[in-house]
Amino acid sequence: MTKKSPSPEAVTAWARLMRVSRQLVEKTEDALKASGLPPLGWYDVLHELAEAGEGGLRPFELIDRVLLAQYGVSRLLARLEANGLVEKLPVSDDGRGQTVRITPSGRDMRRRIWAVYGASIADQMGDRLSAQDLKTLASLLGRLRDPPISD
Amino acid sequence: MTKKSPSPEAVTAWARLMRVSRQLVEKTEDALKASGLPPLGWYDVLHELAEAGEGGLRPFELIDRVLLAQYGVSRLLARLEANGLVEKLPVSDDGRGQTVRITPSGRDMRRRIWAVYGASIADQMGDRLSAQDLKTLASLLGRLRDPPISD
DNA sequence: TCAAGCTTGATGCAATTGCATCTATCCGCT
DNA sequence: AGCGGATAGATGCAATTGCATCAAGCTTGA
Repeated sequence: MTKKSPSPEAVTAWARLMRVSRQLVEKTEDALKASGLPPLGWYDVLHELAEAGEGGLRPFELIDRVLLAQYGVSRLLARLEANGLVEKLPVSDDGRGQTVRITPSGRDMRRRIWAVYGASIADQMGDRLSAQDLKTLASLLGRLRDPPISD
Repeated sequence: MTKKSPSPEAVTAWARLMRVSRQLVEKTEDALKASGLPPLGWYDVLHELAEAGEGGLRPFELIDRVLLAQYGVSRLLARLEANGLVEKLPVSDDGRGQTVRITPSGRDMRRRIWAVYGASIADQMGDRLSAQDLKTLASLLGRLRDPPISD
């Protein structure tokens, strides 16, 4: 069983992807810290819960959406709850489960994070690539996703 | 002072970039773990040191190359040294510093990691995009880098 | 019905990361 | 020479993450 070797083009693209994504995240996290706001992971969850509306979400539904391990979700939700940003409700038809819902304070926090996060995205992506290039980039990345997105 | 808002195209591209990069890393880390190999970060350092040759590198030179904080480099090098993959040499003209050099065992480990890492890159990038698309992707990502790379 | 196995979510413990600070050395200046 | 500040690297402590496992509730099939 012989191992595959990547093409030089694949290696270059990979290296850039790794470096760029880490740089973008780091700058954004720095901006959040500088504003006294919580890390990006909090935003992801608050965003999903805000989109989900009053019905909320089950923790296991968050696992794939925010790409965290089960214990990661469990602990992140505990932190959010401790900060009053989400609330956990028992769910009637499954005694094991719970439904997690964003609170008004959580919505507010989401907005405040977005003010910084959105600006960071604009700075780091919007200002550097044209709308057309951004679409091309998104499309190429979509084909790397699992499952791939063709647009 | 009004905060900038990102364009929808920028947000989509950002979201894809975040998700894809995390997915790719996670799959690769899983593959390494499955082979009983150390994490990606070890490869990065071993790779830089291998490229640097016999002269080795100073720890502070690794900071920018592998995008780790100073204490991150310090501790990662300690782990690598504890595993006999690198060696630290005092440097003559600066009593504070040290030179870090990869050992034969380190080179070997690098090769073994690459067997898995390279296959993962081939699987996840090479097999999904054409050489032309990979070049386009690398070029677009290069413009997001700091400092940007125009090719 | 009820045991075996699966799913949901939490948690003890170890490893890693982040932050702040420390030590040691070096450099520039007076 | 010697003081003040900068630089190289390490480290104590707290927070986070990863791994393994647990408890509780559900579901299936004999």
